[in-house]
Amino acid sequence: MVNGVTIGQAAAFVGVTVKTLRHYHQNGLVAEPPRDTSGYRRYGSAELLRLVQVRTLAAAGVPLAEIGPLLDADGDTGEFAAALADVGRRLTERIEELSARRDTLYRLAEGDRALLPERACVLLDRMPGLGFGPDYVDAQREALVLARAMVPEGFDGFLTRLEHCLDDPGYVDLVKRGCEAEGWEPDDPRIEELATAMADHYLANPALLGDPADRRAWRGAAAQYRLINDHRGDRAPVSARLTALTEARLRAAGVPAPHR
Amino acid sequence: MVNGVTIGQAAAFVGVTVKTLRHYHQNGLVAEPPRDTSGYRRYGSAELLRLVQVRTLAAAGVPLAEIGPLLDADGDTGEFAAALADVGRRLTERIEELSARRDTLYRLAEGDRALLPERACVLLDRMPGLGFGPDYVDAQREALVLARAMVPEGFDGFLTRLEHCLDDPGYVDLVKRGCEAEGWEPDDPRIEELATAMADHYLANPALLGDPADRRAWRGAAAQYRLINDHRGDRAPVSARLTALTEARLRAAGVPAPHR
DNA sequence: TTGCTCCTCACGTCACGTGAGGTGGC
DNA sequence: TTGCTCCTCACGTCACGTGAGGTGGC
Repeated sequence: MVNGVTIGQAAAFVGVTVKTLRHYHQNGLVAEPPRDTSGYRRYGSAELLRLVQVRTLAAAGVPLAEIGPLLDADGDTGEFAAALADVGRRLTERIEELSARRDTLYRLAEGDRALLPERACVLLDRMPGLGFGPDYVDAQREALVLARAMVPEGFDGFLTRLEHCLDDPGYVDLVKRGCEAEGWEPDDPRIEELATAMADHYLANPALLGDPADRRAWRGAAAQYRLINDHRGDRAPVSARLTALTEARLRAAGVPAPHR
Repeated sequence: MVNGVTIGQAAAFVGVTVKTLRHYHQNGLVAEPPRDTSGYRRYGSAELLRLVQVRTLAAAGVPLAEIGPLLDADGDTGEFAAALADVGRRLTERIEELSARRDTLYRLAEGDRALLPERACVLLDRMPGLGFGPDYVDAQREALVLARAMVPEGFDGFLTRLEHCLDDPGYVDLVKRGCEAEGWEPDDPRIEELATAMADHYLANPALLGDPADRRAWRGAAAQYRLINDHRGDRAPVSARLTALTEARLRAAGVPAPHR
């Protein structure tokens, strides 16, 4: 006897709750349909069409406040189609972003691997095999994470430099001696000796200093660079001194190293 | 001199706003990091790890209130992995749902085709070629939309029946005569004649009545069925009478048709 | 009659955003 | 010094959800 479906059927039809439909009526996004003798809303196909349109756009992430104007520009077919295409593009973006999120989600199970790109994880994985202790590897991991947070654009260059370093057995030996140095007295003469050896090695193998362009990027962020290298300074004052001496020797040789 | 990155760098690192991070601190989801001498928060890699975990889960759609307990169950690796897998599943579902939404989005440009599945649109598209007028096709479209909203489970059977009907030239002719009948006087004797012819045709071609199982589904929704068939009753009382007469003849022949 | 759906109105919630009013760092 | 980032506190917002208190339909 009455024309149309109830609010519950309409809600199920478009896949939302009854409350959601009433919300759409309240803010005027969907006009109130006619009522039956009991005061119940009765939705015909015209109302259902509007609901499907609204729901499709809302589910695509369009704010409710924009949906009304967008649908009312329906007559202006060109504008409407363009708006639809735009919504579709943003939806595709969101889908791709969610897919990326799903990938990192599964990396969460592997602890802090989610913090760094695979390329950096591979580097850290190589270190124990080269004879670096767990403490050193942990410190490097922390430095990598902070470096990425502070200078994202410089991070790839940072990794490239590190890869060159690990590929150079002579350099690896020097760094490991630097680790041992943490146990030495601060005025041990071997510290200056080691610093000289490291500076010489850098000068003989400039690739270890990184790409000049990357160095320039890092120079703009000298404070951050210092921060990272001094990060364990409180735990190992000898390391800090060793780094300072090495950089002084590099500057003396004309290589622009960050001032400290 | 100070350990760690600022809130702005941390926010950029995990891809959110500064306000979002402060929000996470406020509700205790992420512990407050140490402050520097200026009272600024300083994030180390441990805090960044927590932020990445929280953000990945939040972006995957996990409510903030559930993220804390979930991450704290990290030690219990089995439970944690299971929870992660569950989140991953729901994320996959959401991605698939968004893809489906994108498909209907593009159908919005084609008007009310978004209201019905392709199979129903194909049916409606065939009707003008069979000689049905635009008014009749519009009424059928409305009936299909309402039927789908009211009895979703019965809709496929409804379409199957309609397909059989359109494939039967004799039936199509009878229905078209029924359309013409709308112009007749309500007591025109040809109405009874036509009703008899339709009932005979149904009895000779039971497939036109639809699958018995579907008919049973529809019988549970007799009121809705009546509603749809009477839908244009106010505009075409002759059609309503024709339908009533035809169904009375079917019942007389032992075919269970809905009572009206 | 019982349970289900519908009605309105007011307030709650979730995940932030906005804005005021102020300090610190290059 | 200027502009940028940081701080707290309070209130706003978006898209609904919850719950009270009540009526209608099979």
